[in-house]
Amino acid sequence: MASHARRSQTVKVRDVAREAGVAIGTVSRVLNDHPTVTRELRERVERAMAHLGYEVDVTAQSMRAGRSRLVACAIRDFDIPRFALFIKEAEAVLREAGYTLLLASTTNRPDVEIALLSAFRRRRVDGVMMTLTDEQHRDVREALSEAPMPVLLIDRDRIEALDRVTADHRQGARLATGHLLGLGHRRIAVLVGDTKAFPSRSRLEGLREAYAAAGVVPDPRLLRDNVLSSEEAYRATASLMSLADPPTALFVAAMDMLGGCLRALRTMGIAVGDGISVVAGSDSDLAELHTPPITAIAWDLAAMGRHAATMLLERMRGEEIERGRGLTVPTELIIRGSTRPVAN
Amino acid sequence: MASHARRSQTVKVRDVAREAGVAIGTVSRVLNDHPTVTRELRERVERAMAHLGYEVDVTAQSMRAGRSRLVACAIRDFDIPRFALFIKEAEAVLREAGYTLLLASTTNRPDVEIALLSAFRRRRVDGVMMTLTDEQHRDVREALSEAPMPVLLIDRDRIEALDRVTADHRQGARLATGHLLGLGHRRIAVLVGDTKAFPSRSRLEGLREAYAAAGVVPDPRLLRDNVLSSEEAYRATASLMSLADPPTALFVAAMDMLGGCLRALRTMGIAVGDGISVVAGSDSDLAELHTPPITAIAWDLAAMGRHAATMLLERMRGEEIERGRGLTVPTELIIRGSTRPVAN
DNA sequence: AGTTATAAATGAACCGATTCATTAGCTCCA
DNA sequence: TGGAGCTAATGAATCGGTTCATTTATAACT
Repeated sequence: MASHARRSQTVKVRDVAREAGVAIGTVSRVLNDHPTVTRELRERVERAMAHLGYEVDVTAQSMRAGRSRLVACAIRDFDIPRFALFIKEAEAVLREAGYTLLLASTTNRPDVEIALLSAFRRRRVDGVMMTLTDEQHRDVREALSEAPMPVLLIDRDRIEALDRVTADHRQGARLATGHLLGLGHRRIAVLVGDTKAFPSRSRLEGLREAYAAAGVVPDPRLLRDNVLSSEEAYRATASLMSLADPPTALFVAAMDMLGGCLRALRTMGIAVGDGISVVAGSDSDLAELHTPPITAIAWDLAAMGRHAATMLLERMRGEEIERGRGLTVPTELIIRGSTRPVAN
Repeated sequence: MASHARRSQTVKVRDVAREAGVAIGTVSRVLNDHPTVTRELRERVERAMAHLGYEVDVTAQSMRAGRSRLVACAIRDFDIPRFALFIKEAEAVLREAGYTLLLASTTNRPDVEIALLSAFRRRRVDGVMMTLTDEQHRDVREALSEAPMPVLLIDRDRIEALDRVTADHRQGARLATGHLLGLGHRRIAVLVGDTKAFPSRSRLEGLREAYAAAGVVPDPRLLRDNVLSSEEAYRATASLMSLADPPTALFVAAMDMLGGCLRALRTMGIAVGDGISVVAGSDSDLAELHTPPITAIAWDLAAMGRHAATMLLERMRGEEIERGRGLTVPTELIIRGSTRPVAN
């Protein structure tokens, strides 16, 4: 059967060197595209490699060279709609540059984030892109500052001199809130996610700015924060709509809670558009194809992924670039049928 | 600045050994829970490790031990709705067992699949779970048979003696088709994905079985296969609905094409339920919350991910288990408002 | 021709763990 | 008391590459 014998007679640089009649170091230089190797010798070595079916052992390379050609990405959860676009594009850019993507989920727990950073260090990961549950968490910040490899923050606040890519959630929330206020809504319910993290905080800022600009004072009882899952969104929506004086509009200001809200509205027999105006904090097939289609904040997650990977690669190359660069992708409001002028 | 110095004074087994006053080999045995080490010494070594802040270098471990504690997962595309559930659960199981997940997308190209297998080999990846674009592809099959580590197929046909986890797409398609036929539909349009791969083939089988059971002969012009993206689904739907004798039902028999179909129907002003009955090949928020809600085939992707990881772990442990195990998760049909008796 | 400068190739040492043949230390018993 | 039988600890060799000080070959110049 010989099931999974590995050790046995795999071809090594030594064998290639012997076959090509050159020194081991020369084979290595060919592998690494060193300039000081003549074309003739390079070809002879390459022929020997092809002939013997040589495959370089990345582990051994990492061992000596100190770099693993691994880049890690750690986010709260994989199944956030459209976030896959970020990962997909980042992976493509990284693969193009010869790196492999390592994926992990933090499940929104700082201790897991710390453990992951340590695991990445032990693996000699060359670069990390990640979200954080709580930018202020002391131990996480300490772990970040002790990380021997560059770390890029995904949609998080500035920390020390780390690079970051973000979406302009403040702008998005301001547009969305302004739109609802413009339609005459005054009782606007808002669901936001974890306020310990940048996106929710920015959205709240945008919200306040829009209120201030309109000279309207929001009702704090209509704000539900730290809503983290579709299930919690369901419960929050149900409780909001059961208030004696229920909201006329609902702003679902997070990436993955729209389903829960719509389910609650449906259960309660409240019609989107007619009974309540709804804005989604991120666009999706669901928002677009709902009846009526749902007004949503949109931004280019694929571009974010590309930029994140590109910036991280630059940093990993150790180029002389200023530290703590930030890149923000703009957000826009796509107005659809779910938002209408307030009744009467 | 000392930006990312790594080399400098990291703690090694050597240092721990000196600090604890033991041999290097003893430190290694403590690290690996070897039974032949006294409690007293173990504690002394552990104290030294804690004191020095020692972290084992996984690369060096892989170098010598031959295993990397990496498991790779390669699928067509990350942004298939709900597929994230598979990955999420698999990663959780693997992490629990001390493995790290490596992620890559094949973009549905056999040459990429072959390149990935080679990359995994070079990294000494301990196990692989993947889909295949074309189970019959000669070079891919050769690459699979030459893989030195166990490979588990995700939702693919039996190949050699590889383990596999699948969903019972045949059953799902049979239920869906039977349901439509039972409602009186005779002109049922079907969109399936890549027929070179197991899921589409099984769905077509289930389809044929349902037709045969009902004694009905399908119109081959209503079948569109190798529809791979939302955009192609849009075009296929538009073309089908433009036929002189358009279908009365549409079975979207794939994981990620529902959005495209619904977009086409909306553009053409065709009402789901009234104008055409629709069945989705996989369930989603979109299917559930659409108006009307869309009848869908559902199965437990999270369970699939768990099983895949568990089976692969067993195989990696080299346990004496029969080769070529297969696990199939059942599918069910969730009947909703989008499927109605055929008009007149 | 002789000297120097330059370019190309060599191969031993090294990266940081694990492994295993060997040694040290004990216990037990004739 | 001495030897057999064990268990626990030791540390040199090893994994498969890369690196760099050194050697060798070639070109350039006086």
